[in-house]
Order: sequence, then structure tokens, then C-alpha cells
Amino acid sequence: MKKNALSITREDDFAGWYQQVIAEADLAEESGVRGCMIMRPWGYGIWERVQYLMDQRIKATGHENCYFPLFIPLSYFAKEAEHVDGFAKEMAVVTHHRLMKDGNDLIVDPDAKLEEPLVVRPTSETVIGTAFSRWVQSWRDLPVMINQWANVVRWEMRTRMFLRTSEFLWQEGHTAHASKAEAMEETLNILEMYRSFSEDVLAMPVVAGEKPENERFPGADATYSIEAMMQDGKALQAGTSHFLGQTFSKAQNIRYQDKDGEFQFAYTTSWGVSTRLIGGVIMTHGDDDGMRVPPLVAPYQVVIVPMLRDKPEDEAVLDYCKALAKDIAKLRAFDEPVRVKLDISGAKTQTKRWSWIKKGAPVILEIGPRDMAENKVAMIRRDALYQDSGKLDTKFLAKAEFVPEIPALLSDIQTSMHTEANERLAANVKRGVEHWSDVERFYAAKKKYPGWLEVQWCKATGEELEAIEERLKQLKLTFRNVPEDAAAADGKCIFTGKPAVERIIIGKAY
RNA sequence: CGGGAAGUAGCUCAGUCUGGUAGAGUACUGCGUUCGGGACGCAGGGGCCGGAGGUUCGAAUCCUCUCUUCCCGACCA
Repeated sequence: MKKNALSITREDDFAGWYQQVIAEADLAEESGVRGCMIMRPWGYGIWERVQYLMDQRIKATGHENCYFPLFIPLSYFAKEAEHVDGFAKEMAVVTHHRLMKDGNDLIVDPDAKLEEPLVVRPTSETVIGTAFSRWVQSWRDLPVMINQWANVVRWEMRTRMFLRTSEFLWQEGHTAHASKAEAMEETLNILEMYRSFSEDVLAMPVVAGEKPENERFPGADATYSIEAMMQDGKALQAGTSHFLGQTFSKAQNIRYQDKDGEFQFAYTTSWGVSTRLIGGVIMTHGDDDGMRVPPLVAPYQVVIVPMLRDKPEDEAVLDYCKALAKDIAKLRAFDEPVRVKLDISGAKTQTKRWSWIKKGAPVILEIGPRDMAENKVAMIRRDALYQDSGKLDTKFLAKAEFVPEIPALLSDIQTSMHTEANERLAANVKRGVEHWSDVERFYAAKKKYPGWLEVQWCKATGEELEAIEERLKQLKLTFRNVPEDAAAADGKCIFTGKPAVERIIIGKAY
């Protein structure tokens, strides 16, 4: 009788399942501070892998890391109106710098008020732009291409672990360029970097494309995103790249003299991915037994669970496992040493096994006295847990033959996780819907996970776009993006009946 | 930020209506029996009942405020 590791299935209660995965896989937990979470080692370890692999790509494309302050003077924000409007409602503000005793209570000292309040950065365009205005004087100073790994705070009304937390971790890249074309090229290069990172590293298929006007970053001329499809058919904006035009350079005076000695405003970009990616990985790859971590970002790719039973032979089993771990650690997969963990904690074998299944370690090896005697390993592959009968599919393999195959196995798991997710995405984007009534019917149907529609539209702007947005909102839908690889439009706008300009994805979103 | 629900042992929850010695399952610790697939028996440790006020001889229980979480909505690079 098959019994899953989690008590809530995706089918029954996707939101509850998501929370249970996070708790049972030791990814993160509540902190007692509204909207802020404690990232536990397994969850943070995944983020460290994202950081490590993304950082390499960021540097390989000519960017350098630096660090800007957490606190931003309020006045910096006032310079760009649209940007302020976008963030004003969710800003944490520091107004005092000292506490004092009031009887037994500790209170804010009213005499310690700051002359100018400091906001906790919700993003760093303003403070980085201010630095850019000093750094950029001549055409020779361009381009400036920097990145920072940091935490940011947005005082969200409704939070969900990893997907929308008040404080989150991210990288934010900021660049300034002499020409519009170069800045646009940068914006699109980064979009492609995010797309390939998501597909190749996270095994999370995405649709890369441009956001419509109403979904742009506050102050941006154009916003591009990668959109991933979660197992409930909802979209997750997993990364954004913004072409900021000259909006910020004009607001912050990022100006240079060109070769003719004329003053020109630079063109800037900004782009980021955050710990939200981990939420995406959970909802892309998780199953009813918990998390499944793609090998490239798994803190441990192979976990060895010795079967210890308080008997004299334990020591020999442990030695066998240590030697096995040592052999595996010498291997290389994906151009890195294989990350192997020997779990010598005192918990019972079964407890340990199910704990690593729930955490989603790609390969779990159980080693008992019999395996040792026969020079074998008992291998569980997390992405193919069960036999058809519903029993755990534990494979007993000759150690000498199995160990050298580990890099290929990890690679195979990575690929098959991507393939599985990719098939789901492909199967759940519906094209060819031409009438609004069909959209209503599609999303009104009791189907639990309807997925996305790709429709033709007239690329409305202004009030016309607002009206369309309102219609979508009735069905709890939003525009996701205009896929860069979508076919050219050849029909009518599904909203207005005008000639269509492009194809755009609509769906429910996180 | 509006509407709803909830906070009691590490976890899941009962007890609250009708105030009177703090409960269960699970997890944990010990001993014993098991031992290749989430074992069983016995014994044991663990909670000022989210926090602060109030009512009362007496509060997990009633009242007020507050914090946190979850669901729905609004909002959301």
C-alpha cells in the first residue's frame, strides 16, 4: 500500500501542500516577524547554489560585484515620481536611532529622531544611480556594469514563504550605457541568461518575453520577464530585466560628455532574481513526498544512510560508508566535485531515509551489513521513487559498477526533471483561442489547473489597456508576457477586435 | 489594508460554550523485544495555554487591547 510522505497532496490542497513541503523538507520556517522567514540550512543551501552558479554567469558577462547600503535617504526616492509611486506603499522606514528605558519597558527615545528618515531599500536604483552620476563623466567611463547580492524589504500586505516575503534575498544588476541600443542589448542578454539559468540549472521551464505596459517596473521603459508554470497551472514571475531608458539617468543626472564634447544622458538597466526562485523550484518539482531538488542546486547530491542497529557490525558498516563517501567525493559531475553527505545522525534508518526523501536529495544510498558483505549499495532515485506496485523502488547495485556511473546518473536526473516539467508547460499553454467568450468559458470550467492561454491582441495602451486589465481581473487573470519566440500575429485582437499586433500569455499568477 | 478562521508539549490537536489541580496522539529519553524497509511493549521527561491589561475567592476558559499565522479580497518590481 503506497503511503506518501506528506499528509496533504497537491491535488487536494495545493497551497497547504506547498507549506507542508517547506516545513517537512526543512527549507524554512516562520520567524515571528510578520512576513519574514528563517531559511534553514537545506533551503539556504539551495540559495547558495543559485548564488554560486548565477554569480559565475554574471561575472562571465562582464559584471562586477559591489555592495551598496541597506539604508537609503528618503530624499533619494523623491527624485523619480513613478518609481516612488510604485514603492511608497510598501516601504520600511527608519526614523530613530536610540532606545531608552521607560520603567521596565524599552521604548524608542523620542529625542533620538533622525533628521532625515532612512528607508530600507526595496531596490537600489536610486542609491546606485546617485553613485553612477559621480562615476560617469566621460564616454570612456561607460558602460558601467555592476551587480550586488543583497537583502531588500517590501512591506507586503500578504506574504507567502519564498514567493512573497517582506524581506527577501536577491541579486540586483545595474548597468549604464552610452547608447540605447547597447542598453537594450544588455537587457535582452540578461533575460536570456535568466532563461537559460532557469531551464538548465533549476530544470524549470520558462517563457521569456516582454511585459505589457501595465506590468512594467515603476519607472521602466520596458520590462522583460521569465514566467514559470507551477504545477497548479499558475504563473510565477521568476526573474525580470528592465530597460530603464533615460528615466533614471535624467532623474539622477547620470550624464557624460561624448566624443564631440556634448553632454548626453546615459541609458540604464536593472535586473534581478530572488529567493522566489526557490518557491518556483518547489512548485515545479515537488511531489506528494516532498521536495525534489535538481542535482545542480542540491546542497547534497548523494546522501548515504548507514543502517546502524547498535550491533558490533555497525562499525564495519560505517567504515564501508566512509570509504564509499570518499570515493564519491572524488567524482566530478557538472564540472564540479560531487557533493556527498554521510548521514551519521543518531536517528533511525527509516526516519533518516524519509527525511532525505522529503528534502528531495537526488540520490539516496542505504547501506546495511548485507550490502557491505556483497559489495553493493541500495539506491533510491528521488525523481523515480516508486515501482508501479507502489513500493519504493530501491535498486541493489554492485558498488564497483555503480559509483563511476554517479555523474551520469545525476545528469540524467537533472535532464529528466527538466523534461517532465517542460512537457507540463507545453501541455498547458493553449493557443488558437480567438474569442473572449472562449476565454471566459476556459477559465470558468471547473478544471482545477487550467494553465495559460496565448492570445492575439492589439497591444493596447493607456485607458484601453486599463479596461482590458479590468476584464481580465474579473476572471482573476493577468497578462504574463509576450513570448519572444511567439509566432507573428495574423488575426484580430481578442479584446478589441482590432488587427492584432502580437501574441500574449494570460493566466492566473502568484 | 478589509472580511473570515486560528494560536494549549518539538509537531497535529482536544479541553473554552457552562471559570475550579494541564490532556491525547505523535515525536523525544531509558530499558527490553524486534530488525532489508515509516516496528512493538513498558517506564519517563517536557507546556506560567501567543503577549499585556481587566473581571473574579479562583481564568487556557469571560471582557478589552495587541502580536503572529492561515484562507478570501484589495494591493503587489
